[in-house]
Amino acid sequence: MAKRRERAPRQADVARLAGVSQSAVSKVIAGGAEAARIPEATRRKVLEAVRELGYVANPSARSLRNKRNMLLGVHTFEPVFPHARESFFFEFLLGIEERAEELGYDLVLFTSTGASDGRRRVYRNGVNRLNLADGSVLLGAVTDKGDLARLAGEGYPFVHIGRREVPGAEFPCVVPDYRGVTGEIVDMLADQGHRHLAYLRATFGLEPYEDRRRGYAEAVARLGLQDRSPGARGESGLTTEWIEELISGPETAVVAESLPLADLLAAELRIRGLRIPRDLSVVVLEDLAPEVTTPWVALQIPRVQIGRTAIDVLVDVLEDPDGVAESTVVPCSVVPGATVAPAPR
Amino acid sequence: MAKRRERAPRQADVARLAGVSQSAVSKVIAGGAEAARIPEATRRKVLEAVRELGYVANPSARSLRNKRNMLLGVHTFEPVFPHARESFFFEFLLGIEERAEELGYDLVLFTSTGASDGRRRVYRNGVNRLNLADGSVLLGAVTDKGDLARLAGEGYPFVHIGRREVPGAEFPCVVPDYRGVTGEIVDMLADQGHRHLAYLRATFGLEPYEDRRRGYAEAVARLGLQDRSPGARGESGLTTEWIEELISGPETAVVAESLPLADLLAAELRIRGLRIPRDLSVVVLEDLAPEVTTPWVALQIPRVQIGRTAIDVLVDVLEDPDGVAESTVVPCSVVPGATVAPAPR
DNA sequence: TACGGTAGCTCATACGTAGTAGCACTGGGT
DNA sequence: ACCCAGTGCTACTACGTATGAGCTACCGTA
Repeated sequence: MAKRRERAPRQADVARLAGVSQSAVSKVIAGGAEAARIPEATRRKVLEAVRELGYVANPSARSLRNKRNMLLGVHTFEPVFPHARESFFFEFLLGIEERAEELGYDLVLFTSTGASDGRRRVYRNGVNRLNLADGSVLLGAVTDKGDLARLAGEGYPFVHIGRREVPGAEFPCVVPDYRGVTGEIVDMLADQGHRHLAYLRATFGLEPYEDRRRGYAEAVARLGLQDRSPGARGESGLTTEWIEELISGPETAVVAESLPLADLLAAELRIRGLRIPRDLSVVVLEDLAPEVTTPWVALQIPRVQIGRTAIDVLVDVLEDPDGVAESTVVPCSVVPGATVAPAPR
Repeated sequence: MAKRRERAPRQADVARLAGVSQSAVSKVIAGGAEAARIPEATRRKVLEAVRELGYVANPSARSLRNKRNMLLGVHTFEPVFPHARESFFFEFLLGIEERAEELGYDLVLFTSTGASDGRRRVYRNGVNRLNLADGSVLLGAVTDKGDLARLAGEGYPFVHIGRREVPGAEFPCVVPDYRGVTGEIVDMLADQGHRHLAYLRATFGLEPYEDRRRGYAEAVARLGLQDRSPGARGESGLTTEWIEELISGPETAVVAESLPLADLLAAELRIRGLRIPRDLSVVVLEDLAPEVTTPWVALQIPRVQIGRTAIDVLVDVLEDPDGVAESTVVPCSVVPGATVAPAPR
């Protein structure tokens, strides 16, 4: 920059040139109802002065005066960009950016909260940087529940992508409709003639799996199907005994909570000379990464849509801070594959 | 959010709780020289109150008062995320995020400047949104030179990724060292025994190509090589006559400015039964997308490093607004490939 | 005792904008 | 002559922060 930044013209300068007061300038510039009360001649004088001086509103002063910055924050508990391509979380940002742009908000990426241990926290030195934005979208696998509780306690407006239950703290989450899509998957299996199902349950107990389990149980009950598998009773993992039981039993379709479980099952079946889907139909209740080559029938999380919805929910919260903090559920779709076939007779 | 967001705490609130004045709080928070004059006991009281209230400085007020927000802007003339994976520009952001995080800055993604025509401009309704950030990194293929000129004219601190020359406006750019790496490439060809080179020149005249041409011409002169090709004389494109000339001439290596030119050349050679690199070595002076499968010897742009450097340069500008606005050159590397072989005897 | 010096604060103000209260003036009605 | 309503503005203030000027107590010195 060759020359130093000279002081930008302000409304007062415009006012002097136009021979009116600063507040008159403010009113003309604001447009709207107030400006209607100002006669055409004055308005023209002011606008002429604005043009002549090249006046631009100072956004800091503006947002100091109003309480809105038109800034939405994005806090990711892990760095976004560095692993963005591979990251599960990346696509959410597509939707977030899209929708924020449509609504005229800018985005603040909270990157400065990184600690030396590589973990990101909302609070650094006890200071909540997020306050800088009108509200924030939070996401990440290793969400710090203490941070969430404190944020909610302070009344800071935020939305979490993915379900998180924090006792004593209420805040809106935007979550994939695992329950609904699991029901659809069971419907589809029933349509194909499957009456006896088995459920493979993951060993870890993250919250979203509860939704799948509920959706599964409901659909099985609703359709009057049979499931006497250990997974449906609440036992996790996959043992040799279960597989033997499965093979000798009436089950024709398996619903697996996670990809590793499905892969394990596939391997065991292969050893025994059984084939998917000829001998057994298998569905995976996960969104599979593109590099997975097995053509599993699986579910697909509408990440972009979730990002967009998160922004909508956040803006709703900003506009009505007293509204209820409910979770918003976004429908998932089923990815067609080659691991499901009509039930053998 | 259960309770309505109470007014964000300000320094006055902290002051009341700590039993001091607002300015004392300001001084403690500012740290530095002023804070040194404040005894440990008071400082502790204040910081305690800050923690208890969860106070965080209001960036608008701060930047109204002085001009540092600890916010750096990123303005992309095209949306980043939507095409991020494929985008040439995406990796720059990795470096930008990394370096901003290291330096304790947050990033503002200026997404809201999108016009209805899909193009992004810095100015919307004549207002420079970027003012919100202390300074900005700009990038994009369709950089609007008018915007750049106006920004520079206003003295707004910014850095452009990629070389842009705007008459009458001086601002720092961070650019790949096309000139240097082109020289290296010619060195490498010379090492392999090539004495007679040809240069394929692209038809469009974007600025970065000038760097390559200069680097090429310098290296050829320095090493005493021969180049009597039309491209070296300034003629663009690739005609049948040139190819005939090339085949019958002494040239053993070709330097192509762009991938399409190299592809075209390869096709023409193939028709004539000639092979790369057996009959002719070929180098491409471009950073190739991952989906390009031909194993061209090409150059590689250190995008992450450029992003990091852009932040460093920007912060330098902020710290010394009167400093000179020079372009910073970041070294490129040569990607090994299978299109160069030692010169035939 | 008077007085300078300094540590440790407080006071007051400016930054640029938006909105509210209110003033000066006009014209019409009674 | 007086009031009232309306028009077209201006005066003033708050928003939250940083900072220079200034105030007060106290200590050391003469």
